[in-house]
Amino acid sequence: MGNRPTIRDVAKLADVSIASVSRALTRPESVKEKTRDRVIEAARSIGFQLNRQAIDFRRGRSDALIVLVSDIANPFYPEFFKGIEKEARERGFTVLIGDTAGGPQSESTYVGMLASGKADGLISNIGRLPQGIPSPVEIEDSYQGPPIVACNHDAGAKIPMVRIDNYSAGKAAAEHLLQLGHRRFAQIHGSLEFSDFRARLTGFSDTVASAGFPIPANLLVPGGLRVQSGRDAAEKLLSQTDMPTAIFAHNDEMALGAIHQLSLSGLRVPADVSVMGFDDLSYASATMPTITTMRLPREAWGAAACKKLIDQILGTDSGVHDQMLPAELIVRESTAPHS
Amino acid sequence: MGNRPTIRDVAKLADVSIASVSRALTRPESVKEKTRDRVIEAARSIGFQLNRQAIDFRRGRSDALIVLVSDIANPFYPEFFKGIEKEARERGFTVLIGDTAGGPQSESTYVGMLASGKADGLISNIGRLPQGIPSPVEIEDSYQGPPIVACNHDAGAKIPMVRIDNYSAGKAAAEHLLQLGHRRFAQIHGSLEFSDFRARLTGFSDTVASAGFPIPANLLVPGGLRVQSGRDAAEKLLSQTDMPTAIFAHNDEMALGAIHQLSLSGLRVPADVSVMGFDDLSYASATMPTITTMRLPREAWGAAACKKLIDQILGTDSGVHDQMLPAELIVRESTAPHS
DNA sequence: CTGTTAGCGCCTTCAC
DNA sequence: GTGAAGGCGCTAACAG
Repeated sequence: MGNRPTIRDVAKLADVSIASVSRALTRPESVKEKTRDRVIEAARSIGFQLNRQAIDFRRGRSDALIVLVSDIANPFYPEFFKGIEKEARERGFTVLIGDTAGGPQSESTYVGMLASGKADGLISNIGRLPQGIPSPVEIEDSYQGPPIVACNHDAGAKIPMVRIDNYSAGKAAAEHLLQLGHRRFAQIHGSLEFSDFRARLTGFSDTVASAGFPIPANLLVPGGLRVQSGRDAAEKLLSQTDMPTAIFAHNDEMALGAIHQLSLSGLRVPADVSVMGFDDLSYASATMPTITTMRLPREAWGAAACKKLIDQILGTDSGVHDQMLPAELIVRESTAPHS
Repeated sequence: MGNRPTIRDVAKLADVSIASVSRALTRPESVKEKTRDRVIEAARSIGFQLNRQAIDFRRGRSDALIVLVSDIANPFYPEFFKGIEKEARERGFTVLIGDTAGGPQSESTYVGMLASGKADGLISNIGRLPQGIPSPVEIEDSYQGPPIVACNHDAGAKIPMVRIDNYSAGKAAAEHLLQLGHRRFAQIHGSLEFSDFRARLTGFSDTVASAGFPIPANLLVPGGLRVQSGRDAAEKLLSQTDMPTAIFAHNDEMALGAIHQLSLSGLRVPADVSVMGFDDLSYASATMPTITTMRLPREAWGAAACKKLIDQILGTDSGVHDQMLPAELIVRESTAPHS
């Protein structure tokens, strides 16, 4: 009854073979005009549409991509996804959300989709290879499994990467603060399970250390990337005897939280202490004070990763296997010369 | 060669029929233990995995959902998606991103996926039915097409809805400001193409009007939901002769932008003018001043919509066809009594 | 240019 | 409890 019409119904109605229907609908130029018109008219009249599942099944492709992220609730992601979705849509691909906040088993779920054909490739932004993928690092030659592009993995893995140059970004942040005359630094850093935060941390630490101002261990405080962790971290710093004059937070959320907490405690930002963020989220330009930060090309990043992945899938991959995108220093009001 | 093993390979290896392999792998209890073990061992040894594409094709289902949003870059979305993704994953579904910022043709793209079987259902958060869906409003009885759940559509459509009670939310915002003694109001509103902003606008306007303080047309200024539009709108308000003492912005981004612009112009918030936002994004509790806003249960909203959609698909839909979720007034520092 | 035919990988009757 | 066979909707040979 309510069954969808199939190619056979159209063929019958247009009085041609099913092959001609297929041709008329997928490669119109390969068919005589009159046939084509008949087919198209017949298809329209019964509301026929090619069955993508059947097509994909036969092609052995799904034209779908999985994007693995560690926590999609992070306000960092919308623009990253936008870049991916746009590139994907333009090239006829579809984007599946893979949030691994549900634990390692959700990783396997998504990797399983790759292996089982639900998706053709995967963009990983979870800092390492997901559970279930045989580690390509251990492979001598090149990676053989399903197409993967890594966005924030360690160098060395033999899979294509499109990354942010976090080490340089950390360095740039440090240089900015050094230039302002700061000498006592702290970092509120993201989880060091992720290589991007490790690089950010090291880039900053290395730079201030080689300027002669290493950061004592008690001024490196980990945070959970949320506003509240920024507050908590600031609290912790406040209780130290050697309060820093400049704080580098690994994202804007924590920077904002820190600024908030410092203000509540009677310290003025930037007069008493400078605070830097990372990401350049929308609000960083509108808070009071506005937040000095490292801007990430989030949308371009997503688009580049997506492009690389699709190129992999299509076998048209062009060039650089480890692409590095720069972060840009945006100087605003939350940092000031150390008086 | 590198071809994936099929069920036939396993059958041959385990020396059973393909039917038994299928049974052993999908309903283990329907097969003798010894057979099962042989099959499983054989499958493992050659790295066999059932082909989801084939299964889905045969079942005529994809276990995929599309989420249509008007602009995924809106920081409002991450938590909404989180709710959807979680619910979907737990029930074995997959979530496709559908960003319609690419124009109406991208809508048709995604609707086409529904019709062609790439996805089983659709959650629409674009304020109206997407291009390509026959309008169910015009249908006498009930909607017949593919399962859809609407998140911010007008009432009256004969499809299931899980909405925010925007009228009441607008009303609550108005009451809060009236209670503080304000009498001259302005709104920075979202595009009135979307029924949620219309409801928000009307709820607020109706309430202040029936209290005897209608809003003149020049104090209703539209905004594009971004921080910058908040600034622009504030600028516009500043140039009016009858500056309001209280501004209701339809989201936190614009509220923040407005606050920023007002401050730049030498007005103090809330001393000179109160500003309210909407959404309760992460930063609303940490800016200075912190932002009074209407909190939306974004994650629960997504989860509820997703649940309803899956219930539709599975034919197990339970109850309410038009579910309303409340917004909650969060009073913070950006609103104060009118002096 | 068009029609016929043989599968793609799997599940599900239907026999045995 | 198990095997054989048909077919889901489509496309890609291969003939005509």
